[in-house]
Formats: sequence, C-alpha cells, structure tokens
Amino acid sequence: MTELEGAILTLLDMEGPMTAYGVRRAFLDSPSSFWSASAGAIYPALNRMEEAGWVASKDATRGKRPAKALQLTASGKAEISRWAIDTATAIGPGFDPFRLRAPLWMRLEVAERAELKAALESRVLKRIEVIDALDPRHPDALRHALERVQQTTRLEWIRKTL
Amino acid sequence: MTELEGAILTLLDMEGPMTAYGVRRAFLDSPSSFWSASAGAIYPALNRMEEAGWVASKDATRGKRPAKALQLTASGKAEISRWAIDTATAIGPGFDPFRLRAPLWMRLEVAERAELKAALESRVLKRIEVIDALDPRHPDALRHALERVQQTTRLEWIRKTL
DNA sequence: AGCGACATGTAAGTGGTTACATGATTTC
DNA sequence: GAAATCATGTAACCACTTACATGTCGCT
Repeated sequence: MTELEGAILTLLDMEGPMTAYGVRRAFLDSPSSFWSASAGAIYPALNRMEEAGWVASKDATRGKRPAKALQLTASGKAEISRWAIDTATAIGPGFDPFRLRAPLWMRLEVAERAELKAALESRVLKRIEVIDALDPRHPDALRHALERVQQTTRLEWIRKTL
Repeated sequence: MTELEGAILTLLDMEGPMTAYGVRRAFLDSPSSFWSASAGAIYPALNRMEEAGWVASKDATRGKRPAKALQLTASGKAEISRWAIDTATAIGPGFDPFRLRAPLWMRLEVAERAELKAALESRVLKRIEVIDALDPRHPDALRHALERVQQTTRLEWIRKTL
C-alpha cells in the first residue's frame, strides 16, 4: 500500500462513504495535504483499491449525473490497520525538505544567512498562525496539531542554530 | 530540480568530486537517507544534471577500469543555491509517515493503543540511540541532529498524547 | 582462483505529475 | 443564461523502484 492509498483509506474510515470527487475535495481543501490531490492520482488509486477489494462502491446517481459512493470494506479495514501500526515505517524519514536543505544553509555567507533566517522564521510563524486559525473540529485537526509541533520545533532550531 | 537531485548536488558540494558510484555509496551508507539510493535513480539523475550543465565530469580511469569524477559547475552551484533558499518548499510538508498514520492511532482500542504506544516509544528511543552513536564529524551530522530533534519531539508527543 | 568492492549502466514496472475532456447540476 | 461546482476519467510524461547485466581491481 502506498502512502497516498493509506491516506485515502484513512479518510474513508473517518468520514464514511463518499464519492471519489469528495475524496479529492477533502485533499484539496486540507491545509496540510501532502500531494497535489490530482484526479490522475485519486481515481486510479481508488480503482486499484476497489479491484483489491479494500473499498466497495454503490451507485449514488442522482438525476442524470452518475456517481459512485465509496466505502471501506472489512478487508480494507484490516489492511489499513496493518498499515497504521507498522511502526518501522511510521517513524521513518519520509522525506523532509527542511532537513534536506539545512546543510547548505550553514554554508551561506553571513548576510545571506541572516536574510534566509529571517525569511524562514517569518514563513514558519505565518504557517503556525494559519494552523492556529483552523477549525479544531476539522477531521484533520490532529494532523494539524502534529504539524504545529513540527513547525514550532523548526522555529526553535532556526532561532537557536541557524 | 527534484529533491533527489538537490541532495546529490549538496553532497557533491560538500564532499567534492567523486564518482557516481561514490555518490551511491554515500547514500547507501548514510543512516538518514530518504531513498533507496538505487543505481536506477542515481545514474539517470547525474546524467540529467550533466546535460543541464550542473555537473561536469572528468575522466578518472585507472588502469582498464573506466571511471568519471563528477563535480559541481558554477551553474550547478547557482541552481542549488536557489533550491536551498526556496523557503516555501523548505518548510513544506514533504511527506511525513508519522503524521499520516496518527489519526488512526487515536481510534485504536485501549489495549491495541497501549501496545502500539510501547512499540513506537521503544522504536523511537532506539533510533535516537543510533543517532547518538553516529560520528559527529560525519558529513551528514547536521541532518542527523535535525532528525534527532524530530524524533525527540515525536517521543514527547507519544508519551503525552498517544 | 575466487570473492568482495569498484564502476556504470539498462529494462520493466509503478505511481505520481500536469493538463485536458466531458457532461450534469446548482447558484447567481 | 453564464459561471461555478459536482462527478469521472484519460493522455502524456516523469522520476522513482527492483532487478539484472557487465566488466575491473585488490586481497587472500
């Protein structure tokens, strides 16, 4: 299972049956989404997972507009449970653009580095403000909270080390 | 420029001229690498970047074994500088497997959740021990330090919230 | 003579990306 | 009646993955 598939199944598990379009909307609207949430990723992923039996679709056509409501199957739930508690992957590096760039920051000239430090600091601060303004009842509230912790940690590092 | 390309150029910038194989070795040996460091990624990436003029190669054949030593060009240095200080991308979400899974952890049954909490905690602790055992003069020492901060933050979150 | 490290790649597959395409429904 | 939204998808492309292929050099 890819990370995108995991994220989609998590959404279906938390938000209940919805259309593929609904899944896409949820990703687009999410202020902490990891992908572009393109149709070219969502629809193939859902079709893959339907073939695998992890999601089932029932017709939800209204009027003349065809629509499929997708929901997790028992097998899908089992799959996602395994995915969720795979601790080795969970604590892995994923990929972190901040960490990737940091070594180069330390080699900037003093002026450039000061400029970058200010830019990074204000950007992180702004991001934290955005997170703080989010509705705590949003289904992704926990992820937002975790991102806030990460950004705060980054902020401290920027101030102390950069 | 992809993140892998950025990481490769960073390595060439810090460690000086080396062969593609050397780049690959560096990624394989790194205890905090983000990719599989497969030849199928490294070699094409380097060829792309040589075509783009970001790296230049000079012959380093010894005996009958052909070898190319790769080094950053001025244009490559300019490119990587731009990449490094692109703050919007730098503080972006990348993709974080921990954050992706967290919402599901909160919905586990008490016993399962306790089990997962213990597993995660010990794994993170072990990882921190591994990081602490690394040579502080390793070229990736800063990245290791940043990962340590992140893992420590995760540990606190696990203990306090999970 | 054989093994492991050095050195460079290719082939097939996968899962993302952007951009395009089509039509129904709702809202102003 | 025009525009935004709902709804589903395809086409071309790209950068990664695993696995395979080839040959050299140094050491025991």
